[in-house]
Amino acid sequence: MTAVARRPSRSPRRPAVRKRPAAPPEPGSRERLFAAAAAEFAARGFAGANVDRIARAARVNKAMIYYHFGSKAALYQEILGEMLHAVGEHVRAVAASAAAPDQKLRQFVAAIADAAEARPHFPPIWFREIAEQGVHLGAGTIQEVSGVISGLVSILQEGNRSRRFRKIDPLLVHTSIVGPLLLFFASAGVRRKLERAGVPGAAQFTRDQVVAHVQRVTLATVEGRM
Amino acid sequence: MTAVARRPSRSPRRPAVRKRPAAPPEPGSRERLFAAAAAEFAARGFAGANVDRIARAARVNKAMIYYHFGSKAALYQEILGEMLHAVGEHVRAVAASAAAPDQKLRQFVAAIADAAEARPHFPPIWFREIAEQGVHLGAGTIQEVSGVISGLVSILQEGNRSRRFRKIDPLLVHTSIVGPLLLFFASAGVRRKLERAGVPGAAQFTRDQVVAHVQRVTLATVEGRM
DNA sequence: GTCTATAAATAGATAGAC
DNA sequence: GTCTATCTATTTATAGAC
Repeated sequence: MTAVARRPSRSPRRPAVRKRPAAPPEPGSRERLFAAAAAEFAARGFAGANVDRIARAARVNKAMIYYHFGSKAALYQEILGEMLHAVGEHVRAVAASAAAPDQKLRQFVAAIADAAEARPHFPPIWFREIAEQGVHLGAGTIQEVSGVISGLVSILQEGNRSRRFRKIDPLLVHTSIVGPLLLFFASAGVRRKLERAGVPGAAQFTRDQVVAHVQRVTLATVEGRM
Repeated sequence: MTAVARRPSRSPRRPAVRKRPAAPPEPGSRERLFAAAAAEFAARGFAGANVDRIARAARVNKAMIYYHFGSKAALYQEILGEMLHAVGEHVRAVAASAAAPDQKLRQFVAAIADAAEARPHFPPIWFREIAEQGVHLGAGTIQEVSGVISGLVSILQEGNRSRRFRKIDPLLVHTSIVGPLLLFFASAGVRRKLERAGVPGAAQFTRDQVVAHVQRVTLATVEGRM
């Protein structure tokens, strides 16, 4: 349980020459396992996930999991690391852009939402990892999380230097952004159940509503309009 | 997997007469199992929880789990139901009080936070249940969740009738309250790790800060001040 | 890289004595 | 109500052929 790879890296022994460099990256057994495992871990958690089911879903022999990843735990950590790395990339791009601080803050919110939408398994997996107190978080993955917060810190500082933002605890801002967004993206299943139980609109509730609201609230908070 | 009990009810065959009615409810094997199981499910999830470990932590024989609760799943559902029922009770009390709508809304936020603090295992268990898409949620438990939202809806309607609150989607308000609160309460472990990894203040960050902030933001939102 | 067969450990549940 | 012993199923992981 040490460092964790950042991306779905290539297989152990990659061929020396790629046949068609521009070919659409038709998923091999490793990529299929990666995708199937993300879905399984999201739906059932680390302990609840079953390697046989992952292999079956990926239409790959179970032994390939051990060939490619070494263990169930290593597979899980690779997925977790890749997800957080992707979020970090988005956020770094936003923080480094030339936009004004208020625009950057809006983009920060959108970046989290985009990452959650592009990787629908990220919100449930991250919720579970939080509940698990981060026991599967290696040093590299923690750094990715820390990087996301650093990005937010630098945006807030920039706004503060130019007198547009008041001084405010970045963790508070972070919690108020990430909490509602993750809850929204992770809760589709429960909201469907609520809708059926008579809570009107629980299932319809859109991503755009939530993102726009979080953006508005965040701006109002940092600009001292409340 | 049908209906679920609301409280840690008494043992199957309760004695016809209570010895000392005012005696402090010294926890019997059932209560100890209930508490130990809540901790275990919070830390490891339903699948990751281990009945042997629960019994050991409760200093009770494992067979007692089956005697009192019937199965691991039933034990889990009883815990989940009790937690959501407690939150519902708090919220109903707030909604039924004589306070003004803005005060009720503040109290709603505080009620969620109080419930999370009184039952530290609730936030992680609920995060996991959300990630699990509510698969363990029986009809009774869904009703409890629905009741919490109904309470919020009635507070918002009351404020709207008296022209103090603007019209706003209650689900949006709910998500913006519950998301940050649960994330805060569930994330103590990860925040400790972040602090050690160089994110200053991640571990210190207090409950009062978060509650006050959520209250301020929520009021500003519904009063149209943003 | 892929597959079969199997080892080895774990864990939920129950029978039955007290 | 409590405890011991055990049954049974599941599941991670690996050896080794192809």
